[in-house]
Amino acid sequence: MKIEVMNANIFKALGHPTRMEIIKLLNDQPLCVCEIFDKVESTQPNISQHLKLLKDADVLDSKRDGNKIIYLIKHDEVRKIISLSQMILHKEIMQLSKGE
Amino acid sequence: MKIEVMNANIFKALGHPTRMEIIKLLNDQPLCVCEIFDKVESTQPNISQHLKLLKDADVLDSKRDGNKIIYLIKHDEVRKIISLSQMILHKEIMQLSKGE
DNA sequence: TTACAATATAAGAAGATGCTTATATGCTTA
DNA sequence: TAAGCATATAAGCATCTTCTTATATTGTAA
Repeated sequence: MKIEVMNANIFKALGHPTRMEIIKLLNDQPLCVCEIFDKVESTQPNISQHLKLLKDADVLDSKRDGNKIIYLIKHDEVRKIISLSQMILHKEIMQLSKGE
Repeated sequence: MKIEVMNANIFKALGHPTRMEIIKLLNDQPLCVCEIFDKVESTQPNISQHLKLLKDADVLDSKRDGNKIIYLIKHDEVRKIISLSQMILHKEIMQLSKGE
């Protein structure tokens, strides 16, 4: 697979509001699906599908704990990426508020 | 607009092979559309559409120079984000080659 | 081993995205 | 101001995503 495609896949996975919300939850600590489901407003199958997509893109990893599945951020680089995108938003919002 | 949506929008813009290719070209230096068009295998309107999308997502900026339009990376954070995603890929490829 | 709890998968409808072809806009220079 | 180059926009089709509802899987504990 071409490197641009692999690169784009990671960002494609990050590029959805629900998935972004999930990642921000997992930024602090690993959580099982039921805990994510509690905090994110959506259906269980939908969350499960988003989690699978994030895992396939190597953004998240998962491990079993009894009959629960714990999801976690796979690479610390993901945290840095999110934090950088927040910086961009911050800068943009600053510009907007300067009436530009 | 919710912060997750704004965040996701940036990544949505990055999440396409052609757009990734464009960003990597612009990582080194600003280029006009015709130069991008020369290097990326696609049609002129298609490139133009991708550029518009990247600009709307605040990933790129543009300025006019005569009858050419020069595109450039708007925030240096974008460069860092790309480089972090390369690191993730690198780690993943290392793991794969260890036969895991 | 049956029942339940947690999670995953399947299938299909609705909407979003991406590409192509055709056309429009906006500089520049004669 | 007419012609030509560079870029953008429009419209429509094809494809991909996302969500919903229904069902399957897997582990645990009675």
